[in-house]
Amino acid sequence: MTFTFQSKHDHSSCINSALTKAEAICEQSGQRFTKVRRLVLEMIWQSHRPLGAYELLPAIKEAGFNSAPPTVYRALEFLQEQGLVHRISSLNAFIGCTHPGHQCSSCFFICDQCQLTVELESPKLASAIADITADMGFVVEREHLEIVGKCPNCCKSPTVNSSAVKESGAE
Amino acid sequence: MTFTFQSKHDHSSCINSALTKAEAICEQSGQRFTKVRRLVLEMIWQSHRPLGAYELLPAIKEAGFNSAPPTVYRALEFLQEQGLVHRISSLNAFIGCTHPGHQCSSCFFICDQCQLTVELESPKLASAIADITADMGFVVEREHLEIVGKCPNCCKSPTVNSSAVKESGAE
DNA sequence: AATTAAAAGTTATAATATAACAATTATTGC
DNA sequence: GCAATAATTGTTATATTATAACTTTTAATT
Repeated sequence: MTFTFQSKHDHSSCINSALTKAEAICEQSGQRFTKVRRLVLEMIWQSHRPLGAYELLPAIKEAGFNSAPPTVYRALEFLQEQGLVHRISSLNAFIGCTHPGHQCSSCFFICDQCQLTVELESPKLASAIADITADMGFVVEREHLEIVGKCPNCCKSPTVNSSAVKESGAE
Repeated sequence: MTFTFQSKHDHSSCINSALTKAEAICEQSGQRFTKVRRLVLEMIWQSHRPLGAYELLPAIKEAGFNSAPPTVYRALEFLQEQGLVHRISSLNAFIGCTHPGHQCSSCFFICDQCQLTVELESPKLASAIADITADMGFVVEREHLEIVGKCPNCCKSPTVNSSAVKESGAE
């Protein structure tokens, strides 16, 4: 298992690693990893909860860019196309992809108390989906599984835990 | 398997059966299955693709109800609480639940060509999720799997097939 | 350096959803 | 049945999320 809900880790190294990977991926695909794109990806990675597009605008403004919605939506669209971020559709919000370039089905664990959201690649899920779709005549292009509940930390403390929220880094 | 992508079936009996079940479910839970709620559920069932809230408004107006957004959102919220409709979050749209009252995990097959959307209960999915979450310390409250691709009919005809769209019944 | 393509700036607006309060309708206890 | 209460619906206004369309700037190509 590649993942745990461990709260202690060097997150700045996560961010750096994500940015370095992103650079490589963009170079490979012949796309430009511009400053706004980098900034948006960095902000998204700074948060452990999915960030809404409009939450990203203030920091974009501070960084000296135009902070109208199209700026952030373009960056987000680009990052999604490159497989660098995912949209969590039930939240209208975005989170960094933890394994860009991989193909395996993944699912998102979303804590409805602190919004901590974690992506987990799962061969089991992949094979379950393969099983379900077998002989159905439906050609799968993509899939998206959101699992909502309480993260380990919030299970312990039923009062509101806002750690993930505070780490949003978006203002 | 309870489901196929069979295109020929008596859909009016599907709708009637869904409405009858809904009545029973509401009675059981001591909730009122009012005319607007019934109308919204009926319209949703008339379509084989998920309908957006604003698509439902014209018919609500025709039926003589106030057609401001809160009317339809309230009905949709109620129907979701009763487990009678699902929100397809990637589409901001709603579709009837094919097995209200059941507990089993289900997934949604969404054709990105004709929007035909089908819900399938899947014990395999349920057990895959149970597997994935085991020993993780995450307490699952609900989950939502959307599988996007091409339905059997659209696989055959790569040109746009709008059958599901036409059956929307929403204007 | 000129040309072209890509990205970002800018303005406006579309699409989706909810807040807040008033009026109405249904239910409950008498 | 009738008053009191609760639930639902009506109504107005607005919040939130997202995109269209066109211009300007920046980067890549010849």
